[in-house]
Amino acid sequence: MTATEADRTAPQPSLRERKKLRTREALIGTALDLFTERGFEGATLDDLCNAVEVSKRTFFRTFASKEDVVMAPTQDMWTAFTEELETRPVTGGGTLLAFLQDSLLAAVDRMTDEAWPRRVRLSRRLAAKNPSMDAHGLQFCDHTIRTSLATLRRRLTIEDPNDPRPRLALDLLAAANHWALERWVELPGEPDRDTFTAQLRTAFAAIPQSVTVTATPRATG
Amino acid sequence: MTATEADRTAPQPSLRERKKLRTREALIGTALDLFTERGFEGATLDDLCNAVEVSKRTFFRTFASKEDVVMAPTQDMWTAFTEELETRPVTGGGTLLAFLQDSLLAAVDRMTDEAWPRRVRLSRRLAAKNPSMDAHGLQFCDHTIRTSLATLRRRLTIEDPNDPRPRLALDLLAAANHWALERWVELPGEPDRDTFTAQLRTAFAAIPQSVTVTATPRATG
DNA sequence: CCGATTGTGCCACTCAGTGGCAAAAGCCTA
DNA sequence: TAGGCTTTTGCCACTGAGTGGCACAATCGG
Repeated sequence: MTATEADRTAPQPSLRERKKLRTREALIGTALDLFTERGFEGATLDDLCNAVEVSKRTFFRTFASKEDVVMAPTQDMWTAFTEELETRPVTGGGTLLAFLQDSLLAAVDRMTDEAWPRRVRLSRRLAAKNPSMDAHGLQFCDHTIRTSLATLRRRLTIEDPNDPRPRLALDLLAAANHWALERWVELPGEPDRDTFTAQLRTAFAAIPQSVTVTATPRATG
Repeated sequence: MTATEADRTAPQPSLRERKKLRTREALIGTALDLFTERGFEGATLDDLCNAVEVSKRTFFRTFASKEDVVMAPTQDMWTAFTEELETRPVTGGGTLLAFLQDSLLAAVDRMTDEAWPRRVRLSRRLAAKNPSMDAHGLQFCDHTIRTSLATLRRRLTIEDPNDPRPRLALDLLAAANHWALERWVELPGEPDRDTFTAQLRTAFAAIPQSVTVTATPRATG
């Protein structure tokens, strides 16, 4: 997971591919700045396309919707997570939840782009203020969970296909991630990736207790 | 929770209110039928408005979006849930999760409209096929969780406002609900509300184990 | 350097969603 | 039950997201 990691994934095949990637990056970066400055509703897609000097048609060949550009950073992480789930060796004996947690931490470790932390924070802040963006992010997360569930069913021994436990474990992971992300985004300054994984570990540690905490009424014996 | 319950909530004040409610109901019912028949994208809002004989402007005074009509049945349940959380007496000693589960079961018990089960099932089936609808539903669910968290902080003794456990517990509840809903919708025939609560109880029972299940690789010792 | 392939720009179009204003319907009082 | 007052509705025009089609330009492969 050092700088050499980038080299291994770097061999971009054709010039075409590289150009495509470059406009994609430009669109994400400019979109985050533009929407942060003028608000998600305050800037139109035409504005964005003008800024990047790309036609609207091209935009929609790269992203599915206006929300999609902004959510790209988080979605990249979820995509890395599903890849980890696919490839990670399963050491029997451990809990399912631990396996999922390790996979997520590994996925975060793969977000080596130095712009990633800042982008995620801009993205989450925008989502917090804009329901349609938030909805889009939640939908992608849910979709990832379903894909992951299929992977688990394939790689692990799960007798009953209707067993709720794997699904619940995945949702717990997503919940922990959401909480960690929210805490991390609220931190002052420019917290880095390690600070995020620290938040993640805190959330993971709290999971077992979340089932057993007792409910104590406020100002009563 | 018998038939007399409806009587107590019935005293509809003015004719205005009743008319409003009636168009709302008509919109929901017609929308579900129309979209089920022709697909969510296959029928436009104008089609719906024509069918109900209402102007598009009036539609948007009743619902926030095209997705919103279809999601109304599930959202009614979540709304009832937040009301339960507000009013239910908190008996100390029990777990937080148990309190949440009881509140959700009580909320389902309040869905006395005989059309509710069918509508929920049509609604969920549409959502399963349409990302934007699904996203809208998830967003509403997430919003409910945040509201509920605020309620818990007000009614219960929670020292640390950043304690992840209440949030995780709420997410677990939502996860159990999603699983139960999905199972229930897939059942053949016309399952009733009690069948749904049965699924809910199954999901609730599986929660503690979801943290502890072990991961066993597929075809290996 | 040339043909095949693939990405891009432009144009016109559909449809969701909004703002404003005038007409109508429901409400309230005498 | 007629009157004025308030709320709701309908209509119209408008913005902006997203799509389909086609011609053009850039890239690739030899």
